[in-house]
Amino acid sequence: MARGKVQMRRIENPVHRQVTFCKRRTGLLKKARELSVLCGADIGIIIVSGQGKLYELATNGNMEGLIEKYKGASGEDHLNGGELNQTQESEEALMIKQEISLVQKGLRFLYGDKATEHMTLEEMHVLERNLEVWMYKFRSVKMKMMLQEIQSLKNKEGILKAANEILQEKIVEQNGLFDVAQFAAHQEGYFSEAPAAHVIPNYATNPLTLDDYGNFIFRGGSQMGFSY
Amino acid sequence: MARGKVQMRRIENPVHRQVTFCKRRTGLLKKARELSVLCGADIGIIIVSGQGKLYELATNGNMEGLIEKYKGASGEDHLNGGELNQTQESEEALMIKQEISLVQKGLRFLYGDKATEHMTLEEMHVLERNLEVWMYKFRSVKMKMMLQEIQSLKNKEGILKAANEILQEKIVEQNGLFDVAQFAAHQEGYFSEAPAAHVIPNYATNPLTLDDYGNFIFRGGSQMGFSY
DNA sequence: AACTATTTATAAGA
DNA sequence: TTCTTATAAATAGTT
Repeated sequence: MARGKVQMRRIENPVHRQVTFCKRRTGLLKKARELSVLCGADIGIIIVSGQGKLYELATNGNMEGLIEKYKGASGEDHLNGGELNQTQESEEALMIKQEISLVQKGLRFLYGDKATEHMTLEEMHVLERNLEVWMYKFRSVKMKMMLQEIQSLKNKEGILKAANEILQEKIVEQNGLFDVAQFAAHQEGYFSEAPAAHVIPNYATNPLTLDDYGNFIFRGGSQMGFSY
Repeated sequence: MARGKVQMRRIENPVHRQVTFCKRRTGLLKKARELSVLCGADIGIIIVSGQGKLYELATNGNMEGLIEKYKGASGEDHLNGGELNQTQESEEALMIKQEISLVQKGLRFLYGDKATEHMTLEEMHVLERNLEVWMYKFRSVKMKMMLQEIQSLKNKEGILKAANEILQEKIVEQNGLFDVAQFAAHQEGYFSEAPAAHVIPNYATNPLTLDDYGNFIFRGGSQMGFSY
């Protein structure tokens, strides 16, 4: 598309054809990546050159998944609207689960032992995108609403009563859940406004009573001043 | 590419995004057809829009054949089953992992089946703080550094050749982590771009299989344009 | 959907 | 392949 129009027919000169193939293949994949990023689409491309060489792109890093989705959608077509819907929903939940998994893997990789923890390049590509998406998600109105709902639910009578009953069952689990504070504390250097540190009590040895709930004092509630 | 450069990040305005999706999708498919004709290549494209709608192109009219060719060629090169050490994760990675677990539990509780999923009051308190910390964290320099480190590592030779088998071993541990999707689905009202309604499967009674992961599709990343 | 001002992609040449 | 550059195409913002 330059230095002259090109006729839309097979390029006879093999050298020209090869050069054009290389250039346009690059351009096509670039366009696909752009479309994916700009519009949040999943795109898979398979190119088989005239010589039988294979090139591919899967913007989500998973061509197999795309193919499965394609086959599922094209195979069932009009048979069952309801069930197809269910399948897609399941896939979306899976997708996000996978995002979380990859982020976790990334965390292990970055903050764990890089010598024994490995990530493929493609995983890093996907993780990179995931991190961006997550950053986005967690700045969003969604997150704010979630926070508000949690704060609201905390005050509901049923929750207060249920909490105590359930507490015992959760003790083991709870013991593994704590110390975001510690993390935050370690991050102070990066922040001008670090959240206050918290020490989560060990409820395995000191179960809460209902009265404890009444005495609970929430000490943070810092407003973060998000802009939407 | 006209009337102003476009930033390579997800288009926030849903109307703009939809219009761009339509235009660029058309353009992409045109480019693919041209490449195919000019250079005698076989090209298959699968596009899944953000709303889950499927678009496809198979220049030879036979997507199935192309997929078979792809699978035949790509299936050969992964036979390695490396033994990997159980990494002792750093405290920090563990903490973040725990945070994620609790947030996920919160999501299940808030947007899943409240009758079967329970949270103690204390868990809610912790979750509340976690959410705040997360919101804070994900806007932070820390996250930016993480992103930068990943971007940097991606380019290093050792990383380029890094192993990819760890994912499989991690899957079991990932089976308990899911359902941000559920949350997102229920938040539609807050967005101008409402995803379709979802029914989230119950993974407690229907645990995910390894194959499920193969169906994973990550939809769309975006540069968020953070300001610090 | 059209219309264009601009940005991109790229054909040809080196 | 890669670079350069003139030009064709694609397309973002607007109507």
